[in-house]
Amino acid sequence: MQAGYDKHAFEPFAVTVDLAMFTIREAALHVLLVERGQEPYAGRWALPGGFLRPEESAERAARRELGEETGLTDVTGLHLEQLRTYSEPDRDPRMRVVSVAFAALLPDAPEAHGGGDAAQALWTPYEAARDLAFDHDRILADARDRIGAKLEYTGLATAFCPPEFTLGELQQVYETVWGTALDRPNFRRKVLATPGFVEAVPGAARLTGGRGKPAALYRAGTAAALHPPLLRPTPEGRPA
Amino acid sequence: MQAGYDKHAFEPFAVTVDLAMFTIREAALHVLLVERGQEPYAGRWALPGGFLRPEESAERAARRELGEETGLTDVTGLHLEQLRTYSEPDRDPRMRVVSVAFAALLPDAPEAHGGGDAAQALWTPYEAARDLAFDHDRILADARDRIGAKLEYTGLATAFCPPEFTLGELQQVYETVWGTALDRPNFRRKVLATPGFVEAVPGAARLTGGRGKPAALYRAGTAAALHPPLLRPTPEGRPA
DNA sequence: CCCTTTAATAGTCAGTGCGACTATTAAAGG
DNA sequence: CCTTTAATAGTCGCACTGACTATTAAAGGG
Repeated sequence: MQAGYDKHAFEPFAVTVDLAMFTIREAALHVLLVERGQEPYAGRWALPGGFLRPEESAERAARRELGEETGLTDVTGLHLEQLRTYSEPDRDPRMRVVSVAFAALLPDAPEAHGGGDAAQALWTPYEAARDLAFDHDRILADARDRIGAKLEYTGLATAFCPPEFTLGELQQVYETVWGTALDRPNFRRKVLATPGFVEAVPGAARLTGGRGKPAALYRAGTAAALHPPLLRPTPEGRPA
Repeated sequence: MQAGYDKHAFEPFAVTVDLAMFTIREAALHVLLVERGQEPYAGRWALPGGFLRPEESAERAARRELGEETGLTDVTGLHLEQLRTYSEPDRDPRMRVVSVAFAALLPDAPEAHGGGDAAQALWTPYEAARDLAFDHDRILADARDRIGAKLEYTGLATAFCPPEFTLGELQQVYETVWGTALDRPNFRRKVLATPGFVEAVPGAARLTGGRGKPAALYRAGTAAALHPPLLRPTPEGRPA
């Protein structure tokens, strides 16, 4: 609370933001990692992030970092959400650092570049992102869990897609994040029956990527929440 | 990130925790508020909270505050979850304060007392908790939204109930938080059909609170998530 | 050009979860 | 003993979903 801090001494803390930036490449979930140049954890990979500046909120700092690390000039449309805050006293060996973690979703993966102060930045398959610096393994796992869960009851999956996309691409997002195959006709029926999830691009625009029948294009809808939700198939052993 | 803070200057921040503590009293959702004694916002009501101490995490600080404000000697079993972090630069007129907000759920409401440094603490009906100090209106609204949403897909409702409870009491929790009436037989069918939500107390124990047929007692189950979820009736205009 | 391959789209069918009800049981209270 | 109150049991039909099969529209190779 604020009530009472007139009476107590309080410790100053360093406050940072850490970003788990996801994209889908070649049907695999990728995360942007940076290689640390200094101790501690020099040479280890870590999530990108940085200090909060005196006059910016954590959200603003996160979006600033998002632009710096991806090299994109316009990051206003990208999905960015606060995850939670990590404040264990020993999470940084040198000093007391409280970190506000964010998850960001990118449609396509602009090739990484060592923007900012990182030695290098690299899009890494999620499975290969292990043994990160600090508590970033934990943050990354939490971020992935959150994204996977939000696919069920929000239209978040469209944040992985370009402005216009096919239902096959959207399904690919679900299959990649959840790690399960989905029945195509059923997925299509469900998505189209959920109001506000996607809207058809009126011009009979079609995308030609490969061989088969060209697919219709859709845009992200306006609904924030999906009703009914698109539940993933039996997350546990039960028949559900 | 941590990568790079060797290169940049960084500002120290004050870090606090704020708690939205909920309980259900007389079929109404109540929040614990404290009255501020000092400026700013002297005399205004606020969420309880306090500064992070040098060697504690936000979670530990929140649980400590939970005990101090409620006066309970044992708060280990209570549901406490991190909500999100509020870091707008102007949220405190005097200095830069970053606050990690938590939501806590209590079974019954032990009468409030002015524990700690607050002038007084009072269980207040949610609807009457308006015009709070700082950005606490926003934090409180966010907390309520989160709790309402989590009732759908987790067994969180049992955190409002005593160790043994009737299905009527559990239904009361849903009806109070969601503000909608539920069909009793259907609620019963749904709860009992959801594995791990509740388990019957083996002894044919029955609770007699009033007139009608005595109700069987249940305990909270072990399942973290409900499959399938217990969706609230048409949160929007659609027939769902 | 035709025929195969590939992928999108359309349609079918049965099981089930759920909303809306009605009926029964077991207590309290006059 | 009869009424009231609340828990519990059971019924019915619709809507949603999983598992399939069928059709359409392109690319590519012979």
